[in-house]
Amino acid sequence: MTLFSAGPFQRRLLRWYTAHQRDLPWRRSKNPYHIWVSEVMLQQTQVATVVDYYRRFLQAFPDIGTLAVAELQDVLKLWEGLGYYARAANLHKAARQIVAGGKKRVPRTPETFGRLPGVGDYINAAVSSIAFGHPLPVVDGNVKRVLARLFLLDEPVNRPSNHRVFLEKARLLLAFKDPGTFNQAMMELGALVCKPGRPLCDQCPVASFCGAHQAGRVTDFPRRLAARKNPHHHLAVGLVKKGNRFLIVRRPATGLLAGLWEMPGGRVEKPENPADACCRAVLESVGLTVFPGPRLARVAHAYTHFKITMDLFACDVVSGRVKRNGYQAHHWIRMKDIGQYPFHRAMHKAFAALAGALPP
DNA sequence: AAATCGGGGTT
DNA sequence: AACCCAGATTT
Repeated sequence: MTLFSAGPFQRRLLRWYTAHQRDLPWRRSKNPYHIWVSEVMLQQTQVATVVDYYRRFLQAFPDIGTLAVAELQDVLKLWEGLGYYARAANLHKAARQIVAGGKKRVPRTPETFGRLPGVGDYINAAVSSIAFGHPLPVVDGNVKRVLARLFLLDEPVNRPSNHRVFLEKARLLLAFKDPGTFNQAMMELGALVCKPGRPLCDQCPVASFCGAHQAGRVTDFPRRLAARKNPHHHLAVGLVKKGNRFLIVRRPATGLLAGLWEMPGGRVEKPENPADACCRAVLESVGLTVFPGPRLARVAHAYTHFKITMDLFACDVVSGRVKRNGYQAHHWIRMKDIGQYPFHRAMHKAFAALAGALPP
């Protein structure tokens, strides 16, 4: 391939970015903490999804000190529905580490910032370049796609060992004068023009530099390894009532949906019927012997690596008192209290089904 | 190096 | 349905 000239590429890209960039709330701020929060929320999450969460989060936690003294429950409540809840826990933990070290601001050097929980190579490069001007290239999903097309890179983008290939190309292109703006321009190009399905090459400011475009092979890139099929799981959970209250439990601090609340339950094992599975799972997880009532709801939900069907059964307590196994906490609450707790999406679907089945 | 970790939008 | 998204951490 001919020698790639970074200067003209950068000028074309940056001129396009100046004219076409979206007006996003975090681009109106120079506060490093704001930039940081936005980058964490934007991890594997589209811009349109993040905007409202970003505003609400910064209204509640306007600075690192405020976040550090907050309860994790309250941080998770503001993260509710956004997914990848370890991001919230790590951000919260990082804020506490900064305050515990006698500071109240984002570390200005990549070496220090990069040691905080939840700060990997991408977020370190993004915050360090955008907020502090450090010349570190960012490589996210958008940038990988742009680079694969620009340089006809055959390496599958979803193979971890190929990451360094993309990082080296990004480093070659990086504009040292204003690396933060350049990095954002590369990502914006991927999001608005160099899109996965139908790239808008006729609107692309750097099409004349693009190997895939010149070769008429834009849709051949990026290459990717085939994903394997997702398994399906059947879950059964109980609406366990005591008077006018029902039981909710808080999931463990690590793993799937860490720290979120739900109704107790578990997997439906092979020969089992869902109602029996519900009773068994309630007994195993909270120590209550319950008798199954009617099925109140059936919810379908998809996670990244599996799908679930979740059945919700009314349950009457026969005997026992709560003895938790695995869960962090339990509360007996009324339906009007559910807004006080962070629940995962499948649980919200169940609540919605209940509201529809039992109109007021 | 692969698996895990959400949820929603797009095609 | 499969793919994709301003990835990080654990195994």
